[in-house]
Amino acid sequence: MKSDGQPSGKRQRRADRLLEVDRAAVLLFSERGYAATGIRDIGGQLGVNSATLYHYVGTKEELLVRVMRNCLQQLLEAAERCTEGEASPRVKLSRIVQAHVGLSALNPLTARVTDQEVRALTEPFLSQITAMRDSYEEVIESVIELGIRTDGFSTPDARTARLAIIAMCNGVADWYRPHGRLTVVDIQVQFSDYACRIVGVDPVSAADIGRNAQRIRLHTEPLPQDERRATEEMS
Amino acid sequence: MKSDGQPSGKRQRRADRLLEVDRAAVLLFSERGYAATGIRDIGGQLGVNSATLYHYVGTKEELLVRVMRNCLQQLLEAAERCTEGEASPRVKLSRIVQAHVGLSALNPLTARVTDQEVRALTEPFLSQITAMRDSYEEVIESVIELGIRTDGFSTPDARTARLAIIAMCNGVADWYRPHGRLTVVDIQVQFSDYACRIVGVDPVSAADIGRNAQRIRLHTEPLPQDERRATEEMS
Amino acid sequence: MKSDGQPSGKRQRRADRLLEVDRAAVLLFSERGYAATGIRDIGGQLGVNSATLYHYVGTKEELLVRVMRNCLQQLLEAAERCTEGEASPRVKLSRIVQAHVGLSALNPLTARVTDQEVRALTEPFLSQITAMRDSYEEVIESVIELGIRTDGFSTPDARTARLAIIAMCNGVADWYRPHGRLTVVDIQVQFSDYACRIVGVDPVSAADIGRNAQRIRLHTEPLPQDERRATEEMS
Amino acid sequence: MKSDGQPSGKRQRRADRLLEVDRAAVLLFSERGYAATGIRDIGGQLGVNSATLYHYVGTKEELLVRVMRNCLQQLLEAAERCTEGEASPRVKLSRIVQAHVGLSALNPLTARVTDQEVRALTEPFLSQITAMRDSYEEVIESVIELGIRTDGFSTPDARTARLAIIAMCNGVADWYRPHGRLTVVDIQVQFSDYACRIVGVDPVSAADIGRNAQRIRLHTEPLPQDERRATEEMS
DNA sequence: GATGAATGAGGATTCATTCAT
DNA sequence: GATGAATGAATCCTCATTCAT
Repeated sequence: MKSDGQPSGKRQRRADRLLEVDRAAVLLFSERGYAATGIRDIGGQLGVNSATLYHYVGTKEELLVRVMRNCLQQLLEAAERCTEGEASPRVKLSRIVQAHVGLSALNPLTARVTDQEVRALTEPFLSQITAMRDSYEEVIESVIELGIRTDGFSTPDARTARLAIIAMCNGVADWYRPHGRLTVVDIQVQFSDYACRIVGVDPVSAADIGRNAQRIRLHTEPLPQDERRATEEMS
Repeated sequence: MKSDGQPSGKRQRRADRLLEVDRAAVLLFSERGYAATGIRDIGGQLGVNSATLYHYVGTKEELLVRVMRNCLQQLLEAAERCTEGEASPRVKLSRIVQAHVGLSALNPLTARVTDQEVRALTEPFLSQITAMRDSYEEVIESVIELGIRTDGFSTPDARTARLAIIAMCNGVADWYRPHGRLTVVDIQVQFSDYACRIVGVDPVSAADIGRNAQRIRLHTEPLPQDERRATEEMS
Repeated sequence: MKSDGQPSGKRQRRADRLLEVDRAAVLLFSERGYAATGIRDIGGQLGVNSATLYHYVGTKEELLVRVMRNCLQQLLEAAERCTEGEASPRVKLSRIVQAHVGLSALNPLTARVTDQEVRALTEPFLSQITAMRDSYEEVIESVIELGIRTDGFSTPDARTARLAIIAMCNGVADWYRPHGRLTVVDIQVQFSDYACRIVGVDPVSAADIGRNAQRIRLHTEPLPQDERRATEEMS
Repeated sequence: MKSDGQPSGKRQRRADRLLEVDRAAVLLFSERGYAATGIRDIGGQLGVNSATLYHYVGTKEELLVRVMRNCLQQLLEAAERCTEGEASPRVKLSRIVQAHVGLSALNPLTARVTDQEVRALTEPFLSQITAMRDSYEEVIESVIELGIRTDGFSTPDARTARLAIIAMCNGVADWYRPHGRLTVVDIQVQFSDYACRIVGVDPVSAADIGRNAQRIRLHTEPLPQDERRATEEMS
């Protein structure tokens, strides 16, 4: 047992540093875009020489891929958790939308990067990430199709419904800011209602959805701007 | 009247050339992103030396700005046309959505660039474009608020409804491709229905909307890929 | 007919510049080695920004390859000219050695780079250059083998004889400097004598060799150091 | 006596480690060239962090210098042993060539590095190494000059003869590989014959040369490739 | 109109080396 | 002894832009 009295143990130094790199990258990628962000900018954000980043991460693209992969992984797993069990399609859809919106609202920068920088990828990463995206979207479309057949969904087209709903959810990352007028839960509820309306069914009551609406916190998400300075000044 | 005897008439003038530049830029900006597109790439696309572009357009940023300004201008004017007169809020909303979706579907590349490259702008352009965006969004929000007060709209929040609807409409540019399963009109109808559902009212019949659903063709939109080669081979 | 009175015509500006780039590269590659020579160094040598070089040449490796290819091409063609006709093997060998030594002495820097920087090449260039080298060496070995069978060559091993002779010839580029004690012809004669002795036959008289001993001037060879300054100062 | 129970005793000390570093460096320097070899590559070859190398050796250049100095030292001493006593110039020359060829064939990688990387040196090392090279070459030239005056050597020029012979000998390192068609002794005999022929005297019988043709093994020479894996797998 | 030449600044990445642990 | 972290300088190459022709 490491019994040194130092409050912040030494063991996780490297892992911590890696996370800081991820967060700095996400912050800048989301603000300026991947292509417009220099590796030097990321170093500068961390107060570190750009060469140092190469101790922690391979190339700039690998940095992006790691961020995206983690985000999509969480999204996928959440969607799968939402569709497990015997709930009705409308409950499943509501849960998925709540999870998606929750992730987008709690991790807006990571979500935006993941959504908008796919075009920056080259093979073989492009295929990997695209496959994950497709899996996720397939889950949603399946739910909608099942709802059409068995749960009274009335939409002329499962595919456009899926596209509309996903676009709407992804959009949250473009405007949600913490400490705003609405809480994350407010938005989760409203958007799951919108989704139900789009497919032509009555919204599901919060009770039916249950506490499946996990609050997914991605470790790649930078601190909100107001907490950032505060934390820095503490150290 | 220019009566020179040169076999290949000199009719193709500055304005035409300028449009070609815009289209080439939009094509590449939409595929790779503004930051990842080189001025040489645009020249290459046109079969022209990159220095030549500077005869038609100022800087790379001005090129982007012109594209965006034109797109937003058209969108704004369309929205204003849609809200003129005494139609009900639900009709107005339907018309706006149809116009927006139509523009996004008929000009997906221009629309995507306009929507996603705002972050590449620097002052004073950023303020100009942002102001136009805000004006447009304000139009929609006003309609929703009016609908809530006078037309039975039932949404807990006019702002999130507006954000959801706009995100949904913008999303069309990310996936619509001509000659697909659905026509532009199909999508216009479906999405205006979705919008009505989001605000909790019954969809409006096509007859009530009228032929306001203009087909806006932006001159900055490159030809769809299949027509591109065909045209090139003709010359 | 271009009848402008300017002594240095304008037509060959670009080609001239390209040659200057080649020469500057050869000069530095031969002094410091390819890997230790920066693209900036080459630009500096020409009094030009390093980016300018990329107007004339692709990558640094292509620059090297062009130099090598030209040198080996000339060497190969010379060897083929030397072996044409019905001359005896010993005359052919003498001619080849004279040509090789002449090329090495007149173009020592280019020859050294061509001989010593093969390891810097990557595919597909490595294969191309290696194939040319092998062709050339094969020509010599064939001559020796023929001499053994028909012309009284007495060497225990054609291959080591070939290797010894080629190493000896290449070595000239390492020490020959113009304006030295010996003329190029002196060295050509001496080394063709050495080659004959190595394969155990009497040297061939100059008359028998004929004026096949061409003076190959490669355009990639920088001016000798003493002429370099003089020329620069003239401009 | 170190009586710790560890199976692999701690005998492998600083000196051994230093030799391993030298060998790894020679291996890579000879393959890629000094400038193209990274200090990290050398560490990697040894399975060791690059920083560790700095415990054993100063800078990268000092590593190169140590290799060269040792090689030239051995060559010089061998040449001096070959010229001691009262033997005739032709015997002395034969012995030197045999020694040189033997060293080049038994230590091709070290020999090549020593021969070809002089240009990478900076002062004061450049002067030191150059002086050693010059001493060695002077020994050979002296023998040739003496041979001309007293032993029937017939060459038009002692200097070019020396240069031809040395180039020929150094060349061995570029092509000799163990387990080939010819043994080291074969090559030693052939090349000493070639050297005699170059200076225009009959080859000396092996008996006259005696067993002076030492087999010099340099400790900086990496194991031949086939033995390398075998040894590694044993550990 | 059009272009090749030119360039300073900057792109991502690797370098040899130092140092605290 | 050994190493991961760190860095300034350097690597090759591309950038948007200007200008003389």
